Amino acid sequence: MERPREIALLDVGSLSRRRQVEEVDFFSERSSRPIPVTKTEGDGGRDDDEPGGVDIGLNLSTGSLRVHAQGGEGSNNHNHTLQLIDMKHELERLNEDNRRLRSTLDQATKSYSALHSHLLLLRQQQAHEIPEFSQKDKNMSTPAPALRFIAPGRSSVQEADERSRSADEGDDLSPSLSNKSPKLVREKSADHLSEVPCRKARVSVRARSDAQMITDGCQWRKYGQKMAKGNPCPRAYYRCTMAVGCPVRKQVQRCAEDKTVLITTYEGNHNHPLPPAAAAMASTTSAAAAMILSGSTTSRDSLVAAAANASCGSAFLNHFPYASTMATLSASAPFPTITLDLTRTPSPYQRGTQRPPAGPFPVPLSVIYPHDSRIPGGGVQFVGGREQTSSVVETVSAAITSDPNFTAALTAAIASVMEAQRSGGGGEGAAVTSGGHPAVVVPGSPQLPQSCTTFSTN
DNA sequence: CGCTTTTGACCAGCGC
DNA sequence: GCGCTGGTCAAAAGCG
Repeated sequence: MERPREIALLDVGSLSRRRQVEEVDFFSERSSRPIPVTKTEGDGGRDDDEPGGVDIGLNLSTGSLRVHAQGGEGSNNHNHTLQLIDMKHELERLNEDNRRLRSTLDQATKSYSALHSHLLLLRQQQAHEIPEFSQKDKNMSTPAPALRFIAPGRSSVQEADERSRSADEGDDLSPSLSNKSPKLVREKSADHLSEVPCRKARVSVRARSDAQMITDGCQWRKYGQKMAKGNPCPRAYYRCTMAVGCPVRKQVQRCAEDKTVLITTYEGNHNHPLPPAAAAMASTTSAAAAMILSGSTTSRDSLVAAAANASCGSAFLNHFPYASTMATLSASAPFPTITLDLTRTPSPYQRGTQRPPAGPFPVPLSVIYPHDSRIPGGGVQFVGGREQTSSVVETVSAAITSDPNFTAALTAAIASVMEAQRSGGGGEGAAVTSGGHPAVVVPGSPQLPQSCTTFSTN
C-alpha cells in the first residue's frame, strides 16, 4: 500500500511514553536485537515495514547499549560489572534527556495556557468595546473567534454568539448596500476609502502550493485576472460568495522568483458566519488588519516602535526565531500589508549549535509599509505580541484543517524546530516519514488528543 | 438554466 | 495632460 504523503503528528506525551517503552525493552529483552527505535506504543494499525514510518526522529544512542548487552556466556563478572555501570550511566543520561523534554513540554504548555487566557480576555474586552466603535472602525474589527482547532471544547453558545456578532457587523455593508446598484456600491466603498486613507490593511499569506489557490474554507468567485508588472504569472481576483454583499476579496498570484510559492492576499471582513477553517483565517486577517490600523491611527513610527517594543518585551519573537527579512515590497500599494510566510524552512538553527527558543510555530511574520524609507530594512518590521501569536496560531490552524499544502510547509518548519531542540541534547537523525515528509511533533498541549494524528497531504 | 470563468473595456490613482 | 498600472465591471463563453 502506498502512503507516500502522510505526515504523522505526535504529541510529546506519547513521545515520552515511547521513550519509556524503549527503556523497558532494553531491560527486559537483553538480546542482541537492536532496540526498536521507531516502534511506538499505540502504533498498532500501521503496517509499516519501512523504517521510520512514524519516526519522529528521537534517535537514541543505542549503539553502545547493544554492544554492552551482547555479553556472551564467556563473559566474566568484571566485564558484567563494567557493563552494568555503563548501562547505568547511559540510563541516567537518557533520564536527563527525558527531563529536558518534559521541561520543554511544560514550557510549551504554560505558553499555550497564557496565550489562551489572554485571547479569552481580549475577546471579552472586544465584546464590551464593540458598541463604542465608530462605523468605519467597526468595519475592520471582527472579533476573533475562539481557536477552534486549539479549543475543540468550546460551547455552541459561544459559536452562536460569534455568528450573530459577525452577522451584525456586516449590517453596514451588506443589506443596505446590496439593494443598490453595483455602481453605487462601488462609489460608496470608494468614498469610504477616500474618507479614511490608510484605513485598509491586507493580510498576505505565502505558501508553497501546486494548486491554483489555497483552500481556506470560503467560497470564492473569480471576477478578474490581470497581468501584474514584474511578474509573468497573472494575478487573479476573487470575491467571497458565501453571502450576498460580502466585502471580502482576495488576490492570488504566484511568486515571480519562485513559482511554487502562492501568494494569497486577503482584504476585508466577512459579514456572514463562516465554517471553522474559514473563520480561523478570517479572524487572522481581521486581527492583523486591526492591529495595523490601530497603530496607524497615530503614526507609522509609533506603530513600528510599538511593534518593536512588543517584540522585545515579550517572548513573541523568540517564538518566531526564523523571522526573516523577506519582503516583496509592493511599491504601488497604499495599504500596509502583513505577511505570513509559510514557505520558509528555517536554516539558522537547523544544523547549527544555536538552539531556537521554545515556541509554538516558527512562522516568519512581517508587516510591510510601502513608501516608508524611514523604516529600517526597507519598510519591513516584525511584529510581536501575544495577540499576534494567537492570530498566527489561528492561521496555522486554518491551514492545517483546510489545505494540505499548507500542512507540508508548516510541517517542515515545525519539524526543524523540534529537530534543532533534539540536536541540542545530543540527539540526531531526521524525522521523515516514508513519503519523505518530516514527522511533526506537536507539544502535548490541550488542543490535541494524546494520540497519534495523521494528516494527509496531496 | 443557473452559475462560474474568461477577457476586453473601463475607471481611478499616481508619477512624470 | 498623458501614460502606466492596479482594480473592477460586465458581456460572452463554458460547464454541469
